[in-house]
Amino acid sequence: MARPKSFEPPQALEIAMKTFWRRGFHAVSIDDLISAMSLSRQSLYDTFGDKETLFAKALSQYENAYLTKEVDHVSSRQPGDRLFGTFAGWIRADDQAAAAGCLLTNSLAEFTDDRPRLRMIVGEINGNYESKLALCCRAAQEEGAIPNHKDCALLAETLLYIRHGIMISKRAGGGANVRAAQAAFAKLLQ
Amino acid sequence: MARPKSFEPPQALEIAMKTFWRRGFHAVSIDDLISAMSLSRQSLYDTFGDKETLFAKALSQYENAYLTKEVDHVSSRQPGDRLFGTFAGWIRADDQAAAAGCLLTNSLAEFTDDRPRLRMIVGEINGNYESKLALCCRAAQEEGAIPNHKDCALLAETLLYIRHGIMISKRAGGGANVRAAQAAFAKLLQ
DNA sequence: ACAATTATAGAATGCTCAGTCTATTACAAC
DNA sequence: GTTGTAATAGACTGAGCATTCTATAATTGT
Repeated sequence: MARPKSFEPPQALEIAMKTFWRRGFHAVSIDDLISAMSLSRQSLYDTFGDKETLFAKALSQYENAYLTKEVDHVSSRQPGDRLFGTFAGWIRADDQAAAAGCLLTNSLAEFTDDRPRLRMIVGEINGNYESKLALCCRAAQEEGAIPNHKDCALLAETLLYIRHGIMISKRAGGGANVRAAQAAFAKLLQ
Repeated sequence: MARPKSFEPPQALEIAMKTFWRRGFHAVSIDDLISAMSLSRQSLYDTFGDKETLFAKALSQYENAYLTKEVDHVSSRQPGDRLFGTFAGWIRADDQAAAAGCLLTNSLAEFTDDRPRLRMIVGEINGNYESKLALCCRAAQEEGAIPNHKDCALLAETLLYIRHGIMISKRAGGGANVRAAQAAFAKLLQ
């Protein structure tokens, strides 16, 4: 009963997410987004809200499309192998992520007190990811892949440090040194 | 033989550095810097150049005042103890760094291809830091504090991952979990 | 065909940005 | 005090920014 949209919101959001991922919140303008997403200015505001709201949605999309997939399947079967598979995924030189690192890591670095809303959202996503990582470790521990004396919450926090560090290195252009990272995982899980 | 400056360049640069450290390059405007540094617009441009040049100087100041001090004294005496002291420094909840993380880490996350000059400078500083860290490990190894079978270059890269991760966590507000970080260092240096 | 509804293009608004220009001011040497 | 030199305050420029407004276009149900 009205004119249909000339774009598909999920695809447009995906493009917005990748744009923010590559260049960051501050460095991307609304005009940049309009041309990348191929929609009109008004359509962007009507469909996704203002820049902060759009970023929040992009971040949520990133969480669903990337972060959750890294950890949510680990506990189901062969948690030890799957957890190592997750680590391998952190190291792997996927073209996209190799250049852009991780949107979560980047956002943790980017937002300060002057963007309280985004800062809080980003912090929550990071906390959720860490919690899930701890559950993965616990599952691997029950399977016997990680020794019982290990504190899984502590281990998850350490693994998250390494993940953030790897993502920073990828973004900086150097890529991740597979041997360095693998050696670290092997040691930490002893 | 002329009017003297009403500000002291080293102190002004220190303030600029801390401003960029806390808020990032993109989020800080020239007006922000002028009021923080307490000088006139023209004095800023005359003394420090444009925004990119000022940032480059601030980064160099950060390197000299913080990064170099972390690693340069390690090799001289008791390298093992001193290296652990450096790790302790990464974890310590210094008020300033706890809120702002590390300017190097933040900058690695912030600059992309659209700031090629700063990206390159930041990459070089990161590379220098990693090299020095490897030298620290080598010195500790010669002293017997690190086992001989360890590859110091690889170890330095891993330690740098953890450092970046800790700095991201500090900046995000959580601070660094002392036990998690210490456990990681102990394991990795075995 | 017409009415109701929603999407679109693009102009307009008001603000902030980095960087420059101009006129004035404060000092040192003489 | 006069002169030369450099620093300062603050107006100015032109571009870019996020966001809103307006007029037009494309649909669907009747």
